[in-house]
Amino acid sequence: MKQTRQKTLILNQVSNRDDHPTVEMIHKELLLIDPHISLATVYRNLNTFALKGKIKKIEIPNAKDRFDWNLTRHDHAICFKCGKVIDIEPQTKKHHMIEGFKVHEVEVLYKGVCKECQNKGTKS
Amino acid sequence: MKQTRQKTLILNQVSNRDDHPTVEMIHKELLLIDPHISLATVYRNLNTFALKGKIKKIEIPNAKDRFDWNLTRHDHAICFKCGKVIDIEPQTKKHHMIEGFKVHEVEVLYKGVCKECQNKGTKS
DNA sequence: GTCTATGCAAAGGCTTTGCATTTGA
DNA sequence: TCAAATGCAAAGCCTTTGCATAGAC
Repeated sequence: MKQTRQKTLILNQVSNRDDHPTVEMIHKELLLIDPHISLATVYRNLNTFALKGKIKKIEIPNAKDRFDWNLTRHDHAICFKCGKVIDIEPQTKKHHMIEGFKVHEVEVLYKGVCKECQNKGTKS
Repeated sequence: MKQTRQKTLILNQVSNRDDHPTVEMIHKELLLIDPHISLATVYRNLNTFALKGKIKKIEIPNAKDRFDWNLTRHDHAICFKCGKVIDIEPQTKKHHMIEGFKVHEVEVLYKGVCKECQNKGTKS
């Protein structure tokens, strides 16, 4: 991976904010520094950083992807009204109210490989 | 809500399968019965049914929406390889292996209203 | 006879991609 | 030098929407 001005700017931007920014938010901010930085470059680099494990991509249904520099295991809460994403410590009990956040619904999604695909993998 | 042939077909289709079908899967199946049924109609009605609480819409990041007739509280697991979605009983311990499914990652998302938006709501 | 639902095609929102050009090692 | 990264615009993917027509009550 080649070091570029853009990569540095993008990684700095994510690392310096705690609000789980979207690609758009980062791009908008960087335009103030570098008026020619492309949205595609921001997308490409954030995805690359996430792949390499430098940052984490938070994928939320029906919402823009968010990015997080905090790699420790934690959950997230999203506000219906303003779309804000906040961190939730994993040990938190699943109460109706967490740190002032009123929980309407908790969604748990397990990602992995099903029985059939594991078997396929072994055979081939 | 007006009763139509299409609505009946769509609701039947969801109710009769356990594989959490996508809109596309349902539409494809219904085309065999009614070659003119429109994808937009399937989208519109599934969304309406979900809104009315007849079925549940399962929104998965970066994947097509799924629909589920099972309204009891339960979680889901999605396979990286084949995209299959299976039910996970909520009381299941978060082990690496659930019912033969190899879990790589568990994602927990709390949906609700943040502290600030609750306050806004009270004032206005 | 209304007034909602449907079908079709077009548009919308977010993200990725193709390609010519620039840039870092 | 020369592969890799960038910028721009176009395309892709899933879902929704506008509008004229058909169909339910």
